[in-house]
Amino acid sequence: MWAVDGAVMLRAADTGDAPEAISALQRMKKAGERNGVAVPLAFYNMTLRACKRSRPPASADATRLLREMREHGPGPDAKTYHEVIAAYARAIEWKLAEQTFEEMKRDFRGRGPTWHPSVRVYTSLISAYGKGGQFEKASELFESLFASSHVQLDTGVYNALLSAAVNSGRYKDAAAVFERMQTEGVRRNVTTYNGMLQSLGRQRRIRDMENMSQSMQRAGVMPNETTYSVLITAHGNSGNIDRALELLHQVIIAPRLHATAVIFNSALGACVKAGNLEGTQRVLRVMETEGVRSTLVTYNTLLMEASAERDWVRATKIYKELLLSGFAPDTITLDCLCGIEKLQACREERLREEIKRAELEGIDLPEFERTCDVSDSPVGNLPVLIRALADDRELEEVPGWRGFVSDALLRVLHVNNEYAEVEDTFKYMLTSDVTRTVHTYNSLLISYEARKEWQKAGEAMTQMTSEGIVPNALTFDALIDVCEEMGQWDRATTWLEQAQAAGHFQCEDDLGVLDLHRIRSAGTAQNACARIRVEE
DNA sequence: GTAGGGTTAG
Repeated sequence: MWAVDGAVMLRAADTGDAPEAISALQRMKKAGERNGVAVPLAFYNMTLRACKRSRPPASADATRLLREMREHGPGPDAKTYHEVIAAYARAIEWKLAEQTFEEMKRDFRGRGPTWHPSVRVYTSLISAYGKGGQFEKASELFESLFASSHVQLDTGVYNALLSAAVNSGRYKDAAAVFERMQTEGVRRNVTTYNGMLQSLGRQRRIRDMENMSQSMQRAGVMPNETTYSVLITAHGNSGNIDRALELLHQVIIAPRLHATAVIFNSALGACVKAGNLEGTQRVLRVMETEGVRSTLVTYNTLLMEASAERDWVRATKIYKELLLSGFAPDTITLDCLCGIEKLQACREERLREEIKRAELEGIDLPEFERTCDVSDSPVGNLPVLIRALADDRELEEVPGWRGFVSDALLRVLHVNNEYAEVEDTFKYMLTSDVTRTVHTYNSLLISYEARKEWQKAGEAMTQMTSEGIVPNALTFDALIDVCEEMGQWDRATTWLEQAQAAGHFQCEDDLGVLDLHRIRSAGTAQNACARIRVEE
């Protein structure tokens, strides 16, 4: 009776297709009701596995499913909790992961003093802490496991701790974990080495990284897709585009490996950072011949290139293609659309050098100075181009397209200092019932921040919450900054407390040096640190 | 039904 939907669900769980798994579960429940049979727990867990693997992670679906299981059965088991906590880890929801872990212990307390959470659940929680940049918490949990006799520590937990260190920028700690695996006799696998390669790459220790890659293969551990993407990214970030493309070629011809979209995205990133437009086009062509589909990251990377060139026509075209491919823009998309300052500065520096060379050769290039003067309108005619998408018939088939176009327009208008237009566009969204997102409100809030309108910012936050939209770090950042700047200290503190309760803006005290890498602005950072001192 | 790992921004 479950065979057909079970197979659908299994495939959905493997590919991370949460909507597909959820609808299969719904069909199973209906069939179960007709026949008076309850859907087995295993299928609920399989659906949660799909939520965990879904991109972006379907953490809200996981929350709903867990609640449903608690209220109507089947009661969650250890596997259920593992999947839910892992889904939160992938969604960088470490606070939720921590809460759910506590709830699990409470639920299972009735099983007697001999019951202990499995090593896998601990691994997922450590991973959640790591993704949230909470190395102290990850380390504390690991050490308590190390000291206890209930669980046997395996390669997986060590790997989770190692990558927690890397994700929190604690490279010395990462190296210590790597050494400790050796002394404790824990086997190192490809994930272990990938963590170390990433750590060395982020420190720009390219030679050490290449040596580590060699010793990995000497130890009989073969590189996988992740290994290649880490290596390509590191070479791209240190400007060695030739080595990056050579590695891309290697993985394409490797018999046991498949060049994934992530690997192509790493290579594209290398080209974009180097300002190598021909390289980008070449990689895109190879990607197409290899039959690899673009992801949202691909489009975001291409947007970075177009906006660095201030080629707004191309940026608009890429944004449209992104929507036509069925992707919903994320925070990064909107940043990339309006231009990454560092990349724009690099490109202008290259142009300046070109001009210098041209002048030496007696050629005049007067039009460049004009394109560089962006003080009045930083994104030129981009608002006009994005606005034109609202009349684009091709987009009409894309679900939610009006909202996506409006979200882009809001951000672009804000960046172009067209504040009255921001407000008008937002009002239009309300009156025409265009779907709002967290991005809608973030653009509105940062534009209020720019105008120092703290009351309006507060009202926008209230309205956002009443619409059931969950604020993120950028939302709180804008609110806290504007309140602080206008001397609204109590309000700023209240927002900061709310933000921290949601798991944002946590500083860690690391050898007396505060770790502020997740905090966008100096203002927010100061505020967060002031609070920590008070708490101490 | 096998944990853990990767790409884009600030």
